[in-house]
Amino acid sequence: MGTFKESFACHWTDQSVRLISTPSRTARSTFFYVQEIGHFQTLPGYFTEREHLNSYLIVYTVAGKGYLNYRNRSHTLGPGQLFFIDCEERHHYATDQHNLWEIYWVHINGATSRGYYEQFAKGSDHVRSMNVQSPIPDLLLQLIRLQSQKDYRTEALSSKILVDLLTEILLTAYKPYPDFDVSPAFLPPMIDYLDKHYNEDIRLDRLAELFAVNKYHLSKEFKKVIGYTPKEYIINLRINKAKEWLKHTNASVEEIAGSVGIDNVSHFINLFKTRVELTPLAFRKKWHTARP
DNA sequence: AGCACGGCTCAGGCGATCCT
DNA sequence: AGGATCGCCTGAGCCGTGCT
Repeated sequence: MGTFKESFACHWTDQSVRLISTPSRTARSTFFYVQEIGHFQTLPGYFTEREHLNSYLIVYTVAGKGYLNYRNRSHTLGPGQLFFIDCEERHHYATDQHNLWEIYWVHINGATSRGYYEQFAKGSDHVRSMNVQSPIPDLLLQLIRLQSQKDYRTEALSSKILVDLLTEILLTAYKPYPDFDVSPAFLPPMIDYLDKHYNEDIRLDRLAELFAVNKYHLSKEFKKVIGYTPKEYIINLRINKAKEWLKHTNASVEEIAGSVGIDNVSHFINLFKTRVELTPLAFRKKWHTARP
């Protein structure tokens, strides 16, 4: 970790809001928490430049125009657009000199902030446009209100709102929800086929042949719409079925493995453990102990 | 829509350990 | 003690993805 560096110009109106928070030990170990939050109506010359700050920053443009430099790329932000960045990395943002930038912003950390950031950063761009019905500005306002009148509930409620906020931001990173009406025609019957034949030896080649599609095309379209590759989808089906049998029967692990189409027990156990984080037997025991 | 290729997952064997 | 379960290792080839 490098040394924290920051330079900035405090050019914002008197009506602007800036709230600094010091999270409790509980918040640091359990919650998502706010480090700083604000609503700036910037004045000409406003900018911030920093690096090596252990924080994630979300800036939402209410009005005007701003600029961001991050990871060697320049971005322009207009109303309804936000950025989400890791403040460990060098960054610079500033208002347009004529079309002054109005922003809601929040520095956050804690819980699985890093994971959310990494999911977001998988997308092509660190700047995203929100649609007009986006709840994000409202969530940021709620957070500002919460932070301005602190009481014993503030940290837990802030964490709850931050989860909503991060979820909304992540959803903008995904393509529109898969619509089976516009998905390739072969997909619904293929899913149906897989649901019925998951315990058979299903190869991509065979699937492609059965549904008369190119296997490379099949693989891509499947993942685009379903979110898993065909192989992953089949394995998940098998694991889910195995879980059912582990819960509701006394069949041995070997029998269950065979029933879901995996003849090699140790291979089945490996698959199960990497996905469920428990061995089949441990899963069965945990389930039976958990029952009243 | 199709091709090429590298990564990595799967399959299977075998020995160790656990449990009844 | 013996069957059941698990862990480790290795080679094969399947699959995802970048590119056209």
